[in-house]
Amino acid sequence: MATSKNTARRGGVRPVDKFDARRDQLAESALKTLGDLGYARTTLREIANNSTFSHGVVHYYFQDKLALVIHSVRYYKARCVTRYDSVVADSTTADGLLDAFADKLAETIREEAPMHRLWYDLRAQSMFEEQLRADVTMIDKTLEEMIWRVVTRYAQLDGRPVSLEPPVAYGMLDGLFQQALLAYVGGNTAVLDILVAQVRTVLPLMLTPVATTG
Amino acid sequence: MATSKNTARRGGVRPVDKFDARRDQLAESALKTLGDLGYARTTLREIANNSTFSHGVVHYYFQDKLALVIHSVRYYKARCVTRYDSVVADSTTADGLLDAFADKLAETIREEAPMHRLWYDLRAQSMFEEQLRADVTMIDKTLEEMIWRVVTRYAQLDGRPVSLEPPVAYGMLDGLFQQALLAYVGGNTAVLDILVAQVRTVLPLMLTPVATTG
DNA sequence: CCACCGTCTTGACGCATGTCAAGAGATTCC
DNA sequence: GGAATCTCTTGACATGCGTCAAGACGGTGG
Repeated sequence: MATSKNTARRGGVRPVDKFDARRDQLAESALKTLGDLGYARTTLREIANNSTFSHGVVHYYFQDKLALVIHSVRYYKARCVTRYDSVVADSTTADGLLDAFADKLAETIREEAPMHRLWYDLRAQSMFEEQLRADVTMIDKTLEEMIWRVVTRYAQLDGRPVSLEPPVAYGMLDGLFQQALLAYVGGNTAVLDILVAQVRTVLPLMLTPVATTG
Repeated sequence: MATSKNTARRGGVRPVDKFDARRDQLAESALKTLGDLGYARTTLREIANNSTFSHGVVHYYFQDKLALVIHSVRYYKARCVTRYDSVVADSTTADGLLDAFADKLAETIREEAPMHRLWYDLRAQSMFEEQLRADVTMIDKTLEEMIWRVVTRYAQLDGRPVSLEPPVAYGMLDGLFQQALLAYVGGNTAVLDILVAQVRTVLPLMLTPVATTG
């Protein structure tokens, strides 16, 4: 049986590299398919079509369809977690970081829209499919931390403390991002510039206001 | 054929009331099913199970499954659009409105979580299924206006102008709401109190800051 | 060279789905 | 009261799905 081979292999002496490499390869094909069709219409045969293998191979590497999807979701996480770290590392002024971050947000929509709509699809699915929930929650937390690194660095460069909690900062930006993605997928490419302007407006609101005289 | 009868009926002399009443009745059953199972796993037979009819009746009232879903989505809109209007109408102070609005947000999660997760599911689906896009976009716009009524009334009561555009205000609050819903569905009921606190923090940030001395 | 094991393909299965045709009740109208 | 029309049920269909068994292929070790 494939299953027993799997477990035998995973505990075996040989390099697990090749076995895991195939799993990741299938995850990549699955992500492409999911990004194109969405969760509801993704089939194993279509995933296989987007790979160099036939549809039967999935059950050699995964117990069932959901196991493949979950593995794909985890694999996806590795990609997106460090997306804005260069922004944090390279910026030397608050305004510079603001611009770089806003641009990067727009860029990631432009270049990876299918992957992002998949993320929101899967996050919605996790509210119906319990087995997805743990992984989705973990990724969401990771994204929150990613955003938090940006916001705290921005605050540091600006010399003002952040006045919001990490979930609030993440939730606000995620809402704007999702709104832009929705419009962008609908054909409104001009929305990317709007997103940039929105982020430049909102991020300063997250810092404790400076004293003004009036 | 049912289709020709439909169109004949719709253009006919008789009161369309009963025909449309049945359509709405089926929409209600469809919404219940969709809220329970999600878009991906909702079947016509299951929708019929949640109604007093058999599965075949759907094709008497709708051209196909997607037409039923779309009609259900439109039907759903009528429910949620005026949800916060009483808050706007009854509040007499800025703080009172803030409290009432935040409480109402939490209450609607507590009492209609399935319907809300369905909304986010369908909004994600609309990024894959073109036929859903127009209606989803329209509803999203309506929700934005609903939020805008709250925010502008809040600003009016507080005597300060709103410093954000309607989409930004909606996007921010929607992000927080969605985050809370996700946690709530995952079993974290305490998140509702957190949401209330978050909204009380964020709404004031949307208004032009008063001058302070420091 | 042969046996073995990991890898992958092929083809089939049982099942659930959307759709629809045929007809049974129910209702309405003359 | 009977005919016509509206309404709904039943049962079937083709299709596509996840799953899995059987075996082919290819390399590796004895």
